[in-house]
Amino acid sequence: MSSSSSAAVVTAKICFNSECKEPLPDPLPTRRKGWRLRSGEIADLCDRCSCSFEQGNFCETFHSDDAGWRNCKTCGKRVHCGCVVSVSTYVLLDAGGVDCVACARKSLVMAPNQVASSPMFMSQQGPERREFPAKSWKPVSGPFFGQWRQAPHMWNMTSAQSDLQQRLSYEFDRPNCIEKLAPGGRYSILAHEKKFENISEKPITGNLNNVARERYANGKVGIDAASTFGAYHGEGNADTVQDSCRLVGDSDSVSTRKSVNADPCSTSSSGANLDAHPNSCVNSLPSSAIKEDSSSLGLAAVFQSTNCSKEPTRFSANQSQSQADPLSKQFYPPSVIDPEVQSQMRNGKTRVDNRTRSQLLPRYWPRITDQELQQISGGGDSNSVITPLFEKMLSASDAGRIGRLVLPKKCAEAYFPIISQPEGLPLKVQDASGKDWVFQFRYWPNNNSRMYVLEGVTPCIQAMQLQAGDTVTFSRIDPEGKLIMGFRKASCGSSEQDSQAVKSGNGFSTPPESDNKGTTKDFKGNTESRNLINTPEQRNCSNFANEGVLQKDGLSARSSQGTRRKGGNLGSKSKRLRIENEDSMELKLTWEEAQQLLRPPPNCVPSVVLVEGHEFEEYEEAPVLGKRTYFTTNQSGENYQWAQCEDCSKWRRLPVDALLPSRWTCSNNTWDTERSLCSAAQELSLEQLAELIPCKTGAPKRSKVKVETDNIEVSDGLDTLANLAILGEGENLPPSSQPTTKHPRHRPGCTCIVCIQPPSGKGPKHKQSCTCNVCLTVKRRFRTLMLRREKRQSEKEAETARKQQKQQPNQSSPVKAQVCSDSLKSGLSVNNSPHKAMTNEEGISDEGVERRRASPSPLKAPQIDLNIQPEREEETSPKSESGSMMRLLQDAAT
DNA sequence: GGCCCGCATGGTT
DNA sequence: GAACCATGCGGGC
Repeated sequence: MSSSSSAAVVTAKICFNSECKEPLPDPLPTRRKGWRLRSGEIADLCDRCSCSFEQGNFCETFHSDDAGWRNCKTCGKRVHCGCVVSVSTYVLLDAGGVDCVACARKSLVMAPNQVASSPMFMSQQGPERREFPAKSWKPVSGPFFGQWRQAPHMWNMTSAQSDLQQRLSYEFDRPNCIEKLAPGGRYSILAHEKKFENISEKPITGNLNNVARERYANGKVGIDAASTFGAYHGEGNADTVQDSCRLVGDSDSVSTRKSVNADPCSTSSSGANLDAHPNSCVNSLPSSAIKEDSSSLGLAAVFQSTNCSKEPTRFSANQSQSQADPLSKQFYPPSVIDPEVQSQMRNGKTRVDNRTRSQLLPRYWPRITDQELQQISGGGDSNSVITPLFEKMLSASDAGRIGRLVLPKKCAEAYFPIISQPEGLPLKVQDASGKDWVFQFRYWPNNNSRMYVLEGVTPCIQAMQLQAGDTVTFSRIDPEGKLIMGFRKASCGSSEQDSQAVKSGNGFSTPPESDNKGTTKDFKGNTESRNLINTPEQRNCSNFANEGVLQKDGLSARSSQGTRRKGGNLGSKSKRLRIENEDSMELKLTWEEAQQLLRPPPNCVPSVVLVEGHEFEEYEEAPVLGKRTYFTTNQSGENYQWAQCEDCSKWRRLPVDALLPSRWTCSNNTWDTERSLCSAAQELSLEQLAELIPCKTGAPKRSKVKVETDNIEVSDGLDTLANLAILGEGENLPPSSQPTTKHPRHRPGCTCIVCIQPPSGKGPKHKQSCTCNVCLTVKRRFRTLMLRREKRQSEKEAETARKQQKQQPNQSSPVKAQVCSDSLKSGLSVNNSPHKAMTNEEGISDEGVERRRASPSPLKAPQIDLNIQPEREEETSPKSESGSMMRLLQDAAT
C-alpha cells in the first residue's frame, strides 16, 4: 500500500507532499506516516514530511499560508481546517466554530450533561450509568429509546469518531481496557485522529462542514463512513450514504467502492472502511495477513439500503463481483485484513482491539454476510452502519427453558455495557424483523470471575424457532447503537453443503473457528463458496424466515459443527448426558441385580421392628454383598437355592436360607459335605440346571449368559455395587464385602429395605418409621395400586350399590363411618390416605367400600401386606403370594 | 410439584 | 494450570 503501487495517480518515489517532492528511496526502507489517499492508499512522504506529519505540525509547516486556519473556540489554538492532513485535529461545534481535538476531547470527557450510556441501555438512570463516563452518546428521548444519538457537539465528527464514541462507551471506560491501554495505547480520540490523518491529500472544501451541518439540520445523526468519505473527497453535498456512495462511485475507483461497500475487513470503526486497501479482497490476502492479529474485534460495514443497492455505482462494477464473491459479501474478522491496513489500524486503533480480539475465541467471531446485514437492517436507516459483534452457537441450556443465554465473557465485556452489579441491566435488542426484545444482561460471580448471561431470552428464542446448535449473532447498528440479534439455523446445513463449504473454505464463514490453522487457505477459493450461498437450496434456506438473519447454509452448519466442543456441546456436556442415557441404565440394571446380592452384616443380631404391622429385621450395620444364588423349587415343592463355586464353577445346591459370602467356594458348603470339595461332581448337569434355573436360559431380563459365565455376570453386579459402596466408606474391605451404605437413592447410613433386605425376603428389614424414598414409594405405590384395584373391583358393585342406595338411601352414613374406622385399623391415615382421597374423588360408593371390607383385599386386613403385588394380583389370583417384597421394592426403587 | 434464581461443579479449551 | 462456560443442583417461592 504505497504510492508506488498507484503510480498512475501518485508520482512514485518522490515525497507526496507537493511542497517537498523529495525523492524517495526505492523501495521505501520503512513504513512512514502519511495520510490516506482517495484510492485508499497512504501517501508516501519523505522522512522530514513524515516526521512533520506524525508530529502534527505538517500544516503549520507547509500550509501556513493556505486558507482554512481557524482558532479553537476553547483554547484559541490555531487549527487548520482546510486540508485533509489536519482534518481530524478539530471538531466542528454546533454553534459554529471549531474546537481543537484536545479541547473537544476534554468536553467529551468532562461534559456533565453528556454522560454516555450504552446505546443499548434501557435504564438511563441508575448506578450503572456511572460506569459510562464516556461522553459522546446520550439517549434520545422518544419512543425508540433504543436509539442513541451522538452528542450534538460531536455530530460533526467523522464517522470514525462517532464510532469511536461508541466504542469508547463500551471499551474505553472499562477498567480492564484502560488497563490495557495504559502501556501506551491511545484509545482515544487521538487514536482515531491518528487514523484519520491518513484520509486524503485532497484539500477539504467547505463541503465537509456543509455536509455535516446539513446532516445535523436534517436530523441525521452520525456520519457514516460513506458520507464522510464522500465529503472528504469534496464530492459535493453528500447528504446521504447513497449520495456519497454515488459520488464516490462516479468518480472513484472500484477499489474505493469496495472499500466502502463490500470490504468487511474493516474495524468496528466506520472509518476503517476508509482504510481499506483497494486490493483488500480477501483473495489477495497473503497468508501472513491471516495470521496477524487483528486490530479490531468489531466489524463495521456500511449498510446499503435496498434503494441504495439500486444505485448503479453502489454495486455497479462491483456488483456482479460482489454477488459472485461471497467474500465481498461477508464480514471478516480483522485478521483477514490486509496487513497494511492492519498496520494502519494499529496505528490508530490501539492495542485494545488487538488484545480483545486475540482473546476472543474464533468461535465467537461473527460470520454475518452482508446479505444478512441487509436483512438485519432492512427498512432501517440507510445511513446505518452495522457492526457485527459476535455470535454464539446456542447450547442446550441456552436454548432450554431456563431462558438464560450464556454470553462469552469476552464478548460481553467487549460489546455490552459494563455492569458492576450482578443484577445487571435490561438490554434492548432488536431482532431482524424490528421487534424489540428486552433481556436482562447480568452476570454471576464465578470462580473469581464472571459469568455473563442474558436472561429472558426464551420468548425470543422461541420466536426465532431456535434450538441448540443454532447460532445467534449480535450486531450493532450505528449510529443508533442498537443491538441487533440475528440468528442462523444449523438445521439446514446439508452434508453436501458442508462439503462444499469445506472445499470453498471461505474464510471465517466456514472453517471451524477452532481451527485457525485452516484459515490461511480458507481465504482462497471463495467464489465457490459464494455460489454455495446463492444456490437455490441455500436461498431457500436463507430465507429470512420472516425476520431472522437466517442463513441456513452449509457454512453455518459447518460453523456449528466447528464450534461444537469436543464431545459436542449440544445436548449438554455430553458426558453427563451419556452417563444419564447409557451408563446409568447399565447401572440401574446391574443395581437391580445387585440388590439380590445383599446380605445381612455378619455377626450382627437384628432387632425386629414393625412396619405397618409387618415384622422387619433391623440391623445396625449396613448389609454386605453376598454371592448370587438362584432359588428353585423341586417337584415336591421343596425350595432350595443354587450357588456356583468361585473356584471350580460347579453348582451346588444349598438350603433356601443359606446366606453366602461374596466369595463362596465348595469348601464353604457346610450343608452338603459330600460336595464340599471342588473335586466332587456336580449334582446336576448344566443342561438340567439350565432348565431348572430360568435365568440360565435367558428367560429373565438380563440372563443372556450361560451357566459357565454366570459368575461373570454376578461379578458385574458385585462390582457395580461395590463401586457404589466404595464411594462411601469401607476402604479397607474387599469390594464385595463392603457395606453398601451408599447407593444412588440413599444417604449414608440408610437402613431402608433396599439396603438391607436380602433377595429371599428374609434377613434385615426396614424400620417401621423408615422414611427413605424407597419405603415411602413402596407405601405410596402400594396404596395406589391397591386402590386402583379396589376401584375396579368395586365399580360394578358400586353401580349395584347405587341402585340399592336409591332404595335404601339412609344406610350410607353408617357405612362411611365404618370405612374410616377400617382405614384406621389398617394403619393408614384417614385424613391423608390416598385411599380416602381416591375413594372420595373417584366417587366410589360407600357401598362399594363396604363390600371391599368383605373382599380379599389387603386393605381390609388390619395391616397392609407389603408382600402383595397388586399388579400381578390383578392379572392372576388376588390371593397369589407369588410376588415378593423385594420385587415390589425394586420396582419402587427404579 | 414446578419454577425460578443463584451458585457450584467439573469438563473443555 | 487457569480460565471459561455448560449444566447441575439446592433453596426459595
